Amino acid sequence: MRELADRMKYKPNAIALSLKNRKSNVVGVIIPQIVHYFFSSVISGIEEVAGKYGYSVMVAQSNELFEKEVEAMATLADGRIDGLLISIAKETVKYDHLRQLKEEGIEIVFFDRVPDEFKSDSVVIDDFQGALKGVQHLIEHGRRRILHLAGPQTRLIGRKRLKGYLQAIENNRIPYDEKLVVPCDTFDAALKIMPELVNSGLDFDAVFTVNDFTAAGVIQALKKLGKKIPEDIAVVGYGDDDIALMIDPTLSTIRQPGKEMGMRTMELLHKRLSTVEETKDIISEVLQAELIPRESTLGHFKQEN
Amino acid sequence: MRELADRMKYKPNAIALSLKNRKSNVVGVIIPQIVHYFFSSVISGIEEVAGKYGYSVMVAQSNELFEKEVEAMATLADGRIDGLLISIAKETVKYDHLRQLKEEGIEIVFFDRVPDEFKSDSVVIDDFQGALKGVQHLIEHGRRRILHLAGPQTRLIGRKRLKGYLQAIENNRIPYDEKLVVPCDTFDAALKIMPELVNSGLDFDAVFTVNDFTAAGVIQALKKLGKKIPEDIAVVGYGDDDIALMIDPTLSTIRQPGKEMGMRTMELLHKRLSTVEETKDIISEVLQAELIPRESTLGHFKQEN
DNA sequence: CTGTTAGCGCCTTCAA
DNA sequence: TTGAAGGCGCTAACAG
Repeated sequence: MRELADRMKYKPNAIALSLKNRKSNVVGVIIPQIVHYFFSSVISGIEEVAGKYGYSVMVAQSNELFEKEVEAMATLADGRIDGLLISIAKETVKYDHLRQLKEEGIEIVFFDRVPDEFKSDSVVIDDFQGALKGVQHLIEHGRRRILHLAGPQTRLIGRKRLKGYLQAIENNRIPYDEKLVVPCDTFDAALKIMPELVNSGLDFDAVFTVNDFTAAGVIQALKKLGKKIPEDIAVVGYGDDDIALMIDPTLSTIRQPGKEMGMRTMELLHKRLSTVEETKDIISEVLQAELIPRESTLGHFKQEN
Repeated sequence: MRELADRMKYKPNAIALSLKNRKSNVVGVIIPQIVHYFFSSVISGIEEVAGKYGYSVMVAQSNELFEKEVEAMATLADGRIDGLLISIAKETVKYDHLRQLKEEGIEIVFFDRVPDEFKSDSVVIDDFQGALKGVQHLIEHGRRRILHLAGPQTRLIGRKRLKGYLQAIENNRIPYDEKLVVPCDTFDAALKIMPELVNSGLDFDAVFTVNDFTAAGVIQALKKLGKKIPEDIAVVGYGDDDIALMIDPTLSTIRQPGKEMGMRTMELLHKRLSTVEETKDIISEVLQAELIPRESTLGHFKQEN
């Protein structure tokens, strides 16, 4: 009988199985943007662990829009998925859609962007510590007037990194100058704003940015303005995107373990799904961010990364 | 009745529907690496169009390995997916797994990396023309000794780009020097190989690489060797990855419309799935690659991209 | 130990 | 017009 099955290339139909067992072995992933080194590495990690446990991964992007996030969720939640891994959109401030999903018995694990109020398992990176390390590094290299190009303060992530910045200067008894905190979080925005800041006469000897793209823009703009990096102005980015090694000078930055985050997130979900007793305790994992010093703070000769 | 349904928040179960209708409205995507600007933009395009037509997207990565590709396909092909969009792994040279899938009635559309022999709908970028444009551009800027860092010749894509290179020099009556074609297709490999080539006394005044990462490595290595770009050596990459704008000098390159490719690919699949009569004619779309000249060929002052 | 059946949730079909 | 039934493919439970 068994042989016959093999000989006829019998393959059980996953759909029928799903219907019968009330589980699909599919997990949904909703992210703001697929085209982003950090997020694609998270997916990569999710996909790897999912494969290990026999899950398939369904991906949808919200494009940072609340409405698309809700829509994507609705599509996925048609009974197709056993669990949802989600990093919420910049816009999102209401969580009814998630609440409803959980009521339907679908497990949710957040990663990176976690809602302020809605509670569920989550994996985040310690942004406060990461920012603290980055700014501390600049201070240790003699910088005192550190410009922070900050992310949107509507998001925990932007606030945590700003907090880290503030803590670092406070730890070192550097007075806080509000002119040194400027909202700016893209490559293009940095290209535009840096000449304005320099020409306005703002005095600074280092820049700490909320992500690596912004740092790349800062470096390109400053070089065009005749500044030497790091001699005149040192730069620390955030994320350790693949560009960090490719720009000149190579970028000192805070490594965010994106792939590891994806793997841990999927592991958490798997644990939830395979545990019989329902634990009410929510699990929050915090991954450590790591400082990667390179030429943009160390100069061109000292390092050998 | 209708109101009652709405009031009770009735949502049809997608799994049951799939079982009944023998279609899941799910499409599978298999790519070599998610963490890659080009591929993630393809997914992004696929996801966008899929959403428009009500499909969900299941993603798996092959990591360039034949075995993982087969495995991923097997998982997806459990009757879960109506169609498969795939860019085949570098390793893959046998296509039985795809053939079998098609026999099961699952439509396949290839994108970017198309098998040499197995025929199905596909969307590719005109690599030959793209490479031709890139090398022609170098020649027009006075270069005659153009080094080509080539991709693996086991893949159509590597061969096509090499062919474009050869055609361009032939068109311009530049003699072919086999020492000027070297296999090398990653950032790290370029960092390693460029000093060796320069120190070996190889004479060249330009480099055309098979992708942008390699070009980034070339530029970084050449700068360390004291070469001026583009004065001493001009560089053209391939792909218009986001790094192209961030490195110094900014990289002249061939733009590959990744997102558009994803969108076209999904459109093709949708057409197949929604057409009643089965057409035997296979459709091959060819997207045009575009030259984006920047500082690495034009110099630092002329351009204003 | 082998063979049959019921039911997962849905919708289309056919009967009342 | 409304309602019941059948079957998509599967397997757990049960009958033989």
